[in-house]
Amino acid sequence: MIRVLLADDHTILRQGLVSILAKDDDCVVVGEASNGIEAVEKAFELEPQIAVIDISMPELNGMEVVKRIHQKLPDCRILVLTMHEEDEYVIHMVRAGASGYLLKDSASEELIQAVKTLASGKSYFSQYAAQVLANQYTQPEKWSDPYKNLTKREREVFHLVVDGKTTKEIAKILDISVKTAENHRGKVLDKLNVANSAELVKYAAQHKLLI
Amino acid sequence: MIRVLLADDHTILRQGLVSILAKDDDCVVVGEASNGIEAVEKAFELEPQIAVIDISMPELNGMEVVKRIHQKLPDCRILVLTMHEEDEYVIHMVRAGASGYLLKDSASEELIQAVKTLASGKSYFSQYAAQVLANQYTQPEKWSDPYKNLTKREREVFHLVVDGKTTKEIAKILDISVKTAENHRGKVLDKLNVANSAELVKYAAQHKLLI
DNA sequence: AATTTTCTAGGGGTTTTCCCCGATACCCAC
DNA sequence: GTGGGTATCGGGGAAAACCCCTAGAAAATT
Repeated sequence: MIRVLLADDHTILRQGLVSILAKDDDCVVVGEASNGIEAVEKAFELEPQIAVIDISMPELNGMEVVKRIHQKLPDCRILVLTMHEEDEYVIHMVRAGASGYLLKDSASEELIQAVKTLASGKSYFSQYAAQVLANQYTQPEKWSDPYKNLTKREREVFHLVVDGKTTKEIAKILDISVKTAENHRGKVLDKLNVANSAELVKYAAQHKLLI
Repeated sequence: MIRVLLADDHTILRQGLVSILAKDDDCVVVGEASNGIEAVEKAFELEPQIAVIDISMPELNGMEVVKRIHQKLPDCRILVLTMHEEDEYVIHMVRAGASGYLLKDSASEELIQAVKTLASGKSYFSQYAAQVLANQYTQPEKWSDPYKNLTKREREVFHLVVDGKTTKEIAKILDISVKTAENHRGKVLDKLNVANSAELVKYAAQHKLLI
């Protein structure tokens, strides 16, 4: 049985979802939530396999909900339900940790299929969302603005840090003092507006600057 | 005018493609190739904006062709044409440098649309290919070996570290002591066989555990 | 019920990171 | 030339990360 949590502030729609999932023998709705905070709390409490999250909810918006659930329950697969067909939403939701993206005007069979697909470990995206993500895949912002502002030396250091090198190693490779390498990295962190090396690597990955 | 190079070993199909593109006022087929090597050579010689490459060609297979063209002519956008609906192909082709993926049974309008979309700087994927890539985007090899060996708590810490959080922040979020958080992170580094947090993030990115 | 694993937390150390500071060198405009 | 901006190079010092260890409580397995 697939344990599902439903979060949507529109009671009627939520009840509709419940009845759709209830008809399926493999799914069971273990909880419902009518706002963002409730969604997060119920998720932590019930630890469902699948969380169906509406994108626009009072108290805490969908993205925050997805982020928090994904962070604390990485094994809980999140299906985003939305009315919006906007590029930004899809990407941000996926970044936040969603594994599926479904439009509210989808057929009820599609919801069940999406839930089952997610439960099986795969992802499920509406046609439109899939298109957006596929584009994203090949359309790297390879020359992100802040990266452009790095000096030549700073870029060298940047790539070495991203490659997992320690300052000592970087200093050796570039034949400069450890202190200087440290300093360069510091400037890179500053220019890219990240707090530490880990975030720097994350930045690189998100901008496809990772080697 | 969009300058297009066509590469396909099936002469009839290739000629069909030529006539389809010829009907469009914005496109012009500047060259044709009937095998992989010829495709690469003509590409280097003609420097087309768009290269339409069949996946299975004699002499040099499609992926090699895509790789070589993309490496030497990064501005040339490559549209892969194929009969295969296989996951592996899509991903590998995109990795090799393709910006579009179209099935041979597509309508002729779709070919023209794909060519124009690529020429405009965007990507174009058939419905199926888009789905595969979208999955790839989130599809966690979450079940990658070393990651699997992490305990629940360690996974939480893992994701927080990957998100750029410091130990102090992690301790606060999980409501545990800094020492405990440190210990967890240490174990994670050890289990995933990386030396520091930066490498951990890199690991996450490479295993698609980071979005 | 017994055993193993996980989660918790601390001691005490070294190394690295990170943020402040100054010095030199270079280029470019005035 | 002379001053201003910037890139590169360093140092000092506090904070954090990292590594070695012990050890009890809770949870999961057997």
